[in-house]
Amino acid sequence: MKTQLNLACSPPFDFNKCLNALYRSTDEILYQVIDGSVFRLIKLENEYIPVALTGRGNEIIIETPQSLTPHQTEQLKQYVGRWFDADRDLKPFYALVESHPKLAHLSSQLHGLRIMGIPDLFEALCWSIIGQQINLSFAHKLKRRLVELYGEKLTWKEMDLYHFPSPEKMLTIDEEYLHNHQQFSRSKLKYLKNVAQAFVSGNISHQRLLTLPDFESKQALLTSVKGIGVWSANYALMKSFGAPKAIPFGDTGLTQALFNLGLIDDRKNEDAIRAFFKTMPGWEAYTVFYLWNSLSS
DNA sequence: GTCCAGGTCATCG
DNA sequence: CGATGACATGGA
Repeated sequence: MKTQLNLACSPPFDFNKCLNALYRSTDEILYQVIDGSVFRLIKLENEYIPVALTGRGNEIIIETPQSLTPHQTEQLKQYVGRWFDADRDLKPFYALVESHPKLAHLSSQLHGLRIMGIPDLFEALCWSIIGQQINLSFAHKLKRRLVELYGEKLTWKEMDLYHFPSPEKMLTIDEEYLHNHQQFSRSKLKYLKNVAQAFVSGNISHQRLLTLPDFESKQALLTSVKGIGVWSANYALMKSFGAPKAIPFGDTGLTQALFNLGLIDDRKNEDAIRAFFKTMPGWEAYTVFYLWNSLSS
């Protein structure tokens, strides 16, 4: 039994620009972008379900090959909504960007693009660790190997779809093998297990972060894990919660973009970056995401 | 060969 | 405290 759902996005919304932002690497393993659609495996009530998304106007069409319980349907809509940041009204953001001479081009270049999130907090944190200090193409290769070895796999329409490993599974990874044969550094492996342990113990969870009162306490909880620094914590908060204040300080791509646009004079001066973001209140994360994507498109 | 990538931690002085 | 080195590897 097939299921089809429609999810409305707050306009302006451009599904193809979102797909373009998703299509970062041929080594991406957690979803596949093919002919205007994106396919991925989504966990709903402990069941791994293949899902296809396509765009139609301001809506995302969600399809799965099987029928869903009402609760699964709700979970699926929430997942896709958070993945595409569907509820955010971008009009105030564009008004702000267009009033800024050095940023105005972002509005026309990327109109309708939304922050492509990572709804699963554990996955977001692990991805931030994998991406630390190496180039993105290498990071994608490492993630692919980890997921192929330890993730969940399901074949649909002759596509191999994978889901990121659970925290429990991550605790079982073979560090010697991944270090000796899959090019992982020992520190990354240790950090991945630290995060997994924090989730298994319940010290960190999506739900727990939601109960914390402010951005600073969420950041403090995440950085209490060895391996999660300010950059990783803010990256994950941005990708998993859409937190506007989550600026990934120290990010080379971000400082590069700000420097290139003449918005800061000194790449190492974090105060200058803070001063710039004071001019984008409430839209810090969107500004970062747009700057990243403006580099590669 | 050198430098640096969507950094972080341990170990100094 | 701030500075420095290690970490893994590939591409410019």
